[in-house]
Amino acid sequence: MTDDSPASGGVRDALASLAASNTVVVPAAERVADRIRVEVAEARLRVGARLPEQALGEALQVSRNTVREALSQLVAERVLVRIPNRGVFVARPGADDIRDVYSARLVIEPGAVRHGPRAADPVALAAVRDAFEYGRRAAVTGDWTGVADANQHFHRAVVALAGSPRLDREMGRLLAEMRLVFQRMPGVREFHEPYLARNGEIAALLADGRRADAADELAGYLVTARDQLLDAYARLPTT
Amino acid sequence: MTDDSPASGGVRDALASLAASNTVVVPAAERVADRIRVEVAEARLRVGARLPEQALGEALQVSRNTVREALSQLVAERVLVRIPNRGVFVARPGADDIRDVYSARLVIEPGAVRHGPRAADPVALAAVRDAFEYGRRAAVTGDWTGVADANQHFHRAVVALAGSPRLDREMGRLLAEMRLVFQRMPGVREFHEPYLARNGEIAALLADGRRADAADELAGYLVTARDQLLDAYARLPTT
DNA sequence: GTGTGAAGGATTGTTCAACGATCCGGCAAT
DNA sequence: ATTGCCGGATCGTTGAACAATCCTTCACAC
Repeated sequence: MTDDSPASGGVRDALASLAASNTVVVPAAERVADRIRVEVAEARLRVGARLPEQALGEALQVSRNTVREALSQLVAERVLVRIPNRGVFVARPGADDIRDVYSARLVIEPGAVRHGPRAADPVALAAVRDAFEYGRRAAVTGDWTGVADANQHFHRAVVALAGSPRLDREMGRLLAEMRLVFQRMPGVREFHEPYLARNGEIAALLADGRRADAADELAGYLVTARDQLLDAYARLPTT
Repeated sequence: MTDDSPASGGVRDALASLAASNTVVVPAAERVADRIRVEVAEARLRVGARLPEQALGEALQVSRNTVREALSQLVAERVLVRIPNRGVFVARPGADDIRDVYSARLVIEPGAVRHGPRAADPVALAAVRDAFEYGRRAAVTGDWTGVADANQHFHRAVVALAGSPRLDREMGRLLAEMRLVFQRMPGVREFHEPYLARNGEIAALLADGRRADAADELAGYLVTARDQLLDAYARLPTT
């Protein structure tokens, strides 16, 4: 410590704050990736759509190399799929992908409930309950998009009980794939509706501290949803 | 179906096989990424080392753009860290990273044991036991690098009980970070040795079908290892 | 009519060269 | 010892170029 002025603590805090906020400029490739991610999430880029590099570069006023970097990143996130010498497309998850995603969720979500250090943290539990309440309100107003969003928030909040940013990111990737699955599904409305009650029950069990019961209920929930999705997928036009 | 020949099944299989094997050429960027990944894993590229784009391009006979794409991918995998306008470096995990990685492992590994559909699959269980046995044999010959490798295989095999390639990949990323942590740790030998016995106990519990007990043992194992690592990290030179 | 095969065009994979922006190190001046 | 300035190196990004590959179209033969 070479600092001995009376206000040294304040100075150090100010310096730390500046050091943390010096990432003012966002790289171009990342901006492009974020933009495409949103377009896919909001279903403006439909499943299976092709993304030509040159057209994207002109549309976003950015070089083809930069576009390429952004696309590679999204391919790594499984949002897009690259077919060599053919281009990149919005991923089209198949039955195998659904099985895999739910296998992962069956490990992560009940695991977060059971072993999460924040599973007793009031603010983390409040986030779970809030997501459920938001979905309930959206349901009564017939806002089925809102119900779907709330459901994603619910599961995100459940994983947040683990208190691990890395796990949060992975869950975000899995939920992004789920959005692609739902794009191909007819009748998202009646799909999400019956799960609202179970979300509420899980939130209640968590509030009561009955973590093992909540984990079991969550696991059963996921198995049911997976099987229903696979069933609906099987009777989809085979394109 | 426009195919009605008697041997249509065989033809379809042959076509599927060909379609699966038509990825003969590996993109240059991916090859570079694989190469760097190995160099880091084998500690030829030490923690904190810098990777200049131009030098890498010349060394690997590849363009700087290609190098850049590979580096971006490795940054996304948290093997490398990019500091804007300064370059990319081999990641230097801190105490926060250790806590986060273990939070994620505490969810994934016991979760895979508890909810994994392959936790009763003989070949998956054999893989767990084999990893333990391999480590035991390495220990008696004093091959501590082999012990460390076997330990990674053990935990990888545990996660494989979930039967999810996506989860396997994520576990691979977490274990890659663990290798970086161990690079900075003195005395990896005596670190891994006491955990061999617990690996054996977990394998035995799994073989007996006592999955809940195995999960609990595994969770305790991870908490102990994490605390020991954090303790050792705290008394490390603060560079 | 169906299948074969040969141009033609479009897109990707990869490279190269260039320029401004930014950061680091050293050196002089205060 | 601190400040200010300069040069060198590297990064971020662009633009253009070329071969390789794929799709489409079309003509042609059976």
